[in-house]
Amino acid sequence: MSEYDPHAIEERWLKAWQDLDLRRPGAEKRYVLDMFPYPSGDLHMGHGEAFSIGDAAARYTMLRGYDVLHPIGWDAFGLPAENAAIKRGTDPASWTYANIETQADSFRRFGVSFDWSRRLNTCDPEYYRWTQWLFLRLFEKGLAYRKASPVNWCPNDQTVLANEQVVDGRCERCGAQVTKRNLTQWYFRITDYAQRLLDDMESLSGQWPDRVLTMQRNWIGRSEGAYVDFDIDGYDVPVTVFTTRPDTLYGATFFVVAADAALAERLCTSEQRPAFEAYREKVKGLSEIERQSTEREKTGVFLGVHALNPVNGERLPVWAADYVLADYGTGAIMAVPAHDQRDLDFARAFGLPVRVVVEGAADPGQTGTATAGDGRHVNSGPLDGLDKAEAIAAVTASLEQAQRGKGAVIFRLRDWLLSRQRYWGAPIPIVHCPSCGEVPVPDDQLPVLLPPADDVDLLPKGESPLGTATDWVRVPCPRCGAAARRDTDTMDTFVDSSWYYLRYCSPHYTDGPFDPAEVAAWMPVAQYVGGVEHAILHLLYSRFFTKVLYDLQLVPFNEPFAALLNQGQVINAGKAMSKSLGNGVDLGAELSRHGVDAIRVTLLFASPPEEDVDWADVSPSGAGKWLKRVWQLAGDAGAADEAGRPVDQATQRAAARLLEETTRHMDHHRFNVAVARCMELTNLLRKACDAGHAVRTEVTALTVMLSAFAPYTAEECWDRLGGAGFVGRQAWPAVDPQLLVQDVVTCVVQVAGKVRARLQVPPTVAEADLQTAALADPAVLEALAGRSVHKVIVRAPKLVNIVPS
RNA sequence: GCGAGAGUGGCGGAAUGGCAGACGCGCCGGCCUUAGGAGCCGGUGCCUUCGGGCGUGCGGGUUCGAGUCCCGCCUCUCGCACCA
Repeated sequence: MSEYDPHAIEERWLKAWQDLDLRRPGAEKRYVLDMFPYPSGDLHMGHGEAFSIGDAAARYTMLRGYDVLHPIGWDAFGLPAENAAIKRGTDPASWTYANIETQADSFRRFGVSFDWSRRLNTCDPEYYRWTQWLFLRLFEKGLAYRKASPVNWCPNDQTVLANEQVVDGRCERCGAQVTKRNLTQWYFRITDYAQRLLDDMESLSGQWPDRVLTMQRNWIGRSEGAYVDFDIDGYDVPVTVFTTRPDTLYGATFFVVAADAALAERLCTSEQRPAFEAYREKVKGLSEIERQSTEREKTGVFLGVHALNPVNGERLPVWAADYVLADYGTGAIMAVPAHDQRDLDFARAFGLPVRVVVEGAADPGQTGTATAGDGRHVNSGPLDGLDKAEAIAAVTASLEQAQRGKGAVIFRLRDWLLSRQRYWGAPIPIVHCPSCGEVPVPDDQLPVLLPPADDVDLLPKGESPLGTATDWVRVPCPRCGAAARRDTDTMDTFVDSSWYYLRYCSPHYTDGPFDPAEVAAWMPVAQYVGGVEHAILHLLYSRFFTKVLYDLQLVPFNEPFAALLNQGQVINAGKAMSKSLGNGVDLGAELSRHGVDAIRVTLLFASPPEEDVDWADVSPSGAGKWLKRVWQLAGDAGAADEAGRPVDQATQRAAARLLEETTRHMDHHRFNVAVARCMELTNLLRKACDAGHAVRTEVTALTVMLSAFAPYTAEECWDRLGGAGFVGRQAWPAVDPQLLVQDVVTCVVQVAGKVRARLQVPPTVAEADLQTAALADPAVLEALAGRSVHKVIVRAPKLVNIVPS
């Protein structure tokens, strides 16, 4: 080959790599995982970015000598397949599997170092059999249960949504405004794990991006405070509220219950009923988006009853309002307007009294600003004079003693609603029997296969399409044999993806979801790579699943992903690529134009991996130019006359330094800087080669490093250098520490912080000698201009700073 | 509003408290060429009286020394947002 032709190189090595195994059995194991793709069409630019990064990490780890697990599979159940099938009148399965093949071919072309023997698809029966099996383990533990509750409903997709799938009041997937419906649905009891999910983040700190940990922390939303029981005038049963500020109990001047809670309905007097019902209807008519608007005026209605403050017996009017949420805390609050802004807004809107019980700078009743901070308590009986912490402790103790309340911790996290009224998912393996109730399908009858799409009316109608497969639904009860019905819902795809990383460890295992020995050997994932969009969905669910499996003694670890890297997005001219904007860049077309390696290098070199890459700012041809230069260099270095050439120490040293720096940057995922160092090395070696020096050793090292970013070109270079075997099986270059020891270093001499001279000195130079030499330097004397020396800072051998008086 | 992160040349971005701007793009000049949207070489923060001066969002501080650490602002991005 006389010209660098990336496409010819790709064709050559793609074939040659067909049976290449990059595993290193016997070596220390490391699991490098990319978030698996959803098969909606071909790979796009975002995949290019994610997998360039993931593959650089995986290949680097292999070259460092580890036995690396780097698998690929598909998150293959889900709505898009079903919607596409409805639109085209085809089967979701055929659409899905066709896309998977397309993506698999593209991944191969992209040169990703996957272990193809471990491919899995979550829609394969041999996979979802175990998804169902795991569901049943949770069911047995009481961690999967059914309840009726107001749920998020997407009117467009005609299915329920988990809290995590509602973003700004809209369906995360289709953007339709979410409404509420009262439905009986399946839940996982993730709330039981709230504290552990929070606590175990300690071990992830520093290994996961801070913002992901923060998002999870916020989502779990731990609040410490107390439950307080309020008797209601004329009722026997007290109403409990949750408050984070029990110390302000003496400042309570009214009481609010959520307008849409059953409690409001129950407490309302008959005189107030017409007003209440009118208000409730008005609230129901609001969309989630309107309801969540911060700038809304406070609204509400008096219910006609009074609550009795347990600490002083005061009668507090009970109101219904929509600023109190039915599904948080107890759905009722004590209102302390002086020290809570929302309560104050409400009090001012309805002329309710404001009583200060914590001293502050100004009177909230006058200023309209509640004082929420710490301070000395007043008007608070036994709490007078105490600060916030003391008052909380005191009042909680006395409430507990009087059996009127107790210290408590509550969470914002809700249980995970997992059932979906759609076809293309794993059927919930439960049979509903008129006499036995919810009966699990016995393990040996798994999987509960989906009925063929032909037997099902896929059109969404608010009930699961599986219900229309009448023969499939009718089944004898596994327990008593009576006529019973299968559960017709399917599981949310996030259930499938909550354990796929475990399945990769033993994808063909038939005695369970995974081989415990294999999982123990590989897990936890050493490096997980994926988008930040999964910060609270997939990542929280997977952490929950892992903890459940730990409790079931199925895995010996508590956290699935030891380290996480969130890659940035690929945008175009400052905007996300989208069909509606028409600014999409086609990955396949770019690969055809510039070659796979040039695109991979472009994406890696453009910015640090967690930053976005703006395609308008990058230069694939620049990356291509560099690859061509390396290719040329490898050809020259591999030529026969190398043997007779002299070795240049300066080149060797400079190369060693660049090698060492590249390694350091790879260790910290600074792929952009690692590539830059390799470019420097290329320039250096080009010059040395042109000067007639031997460079084969250094070019070989460069080639091995290059294979982490640009595997095709590196393989071709390896060949041109006469290397045996494949470059991917070589060892990352080791640096001779001797070469890093310099015999002369440049010492910078500053006068008043400005560089005035440079001295060439031995690295072991004594401080005193260095100071003498610096003070004698003509340029230094000139800069001093006769001023005397006040102070000299010596940092041998790199720097001298002379401070004139 | 609360929380997290970020502000460095024309651009993407480098820089264990110690030479700011590595590397690349772009641009300028040169070589080569019938030609150049190829290749190679050199230059490229700003100002300059060519001595040098000024420069990392703004204002202070710590330090012999600050892009880096501390305090206060400003701007942007992301997340959360009536969560009691």
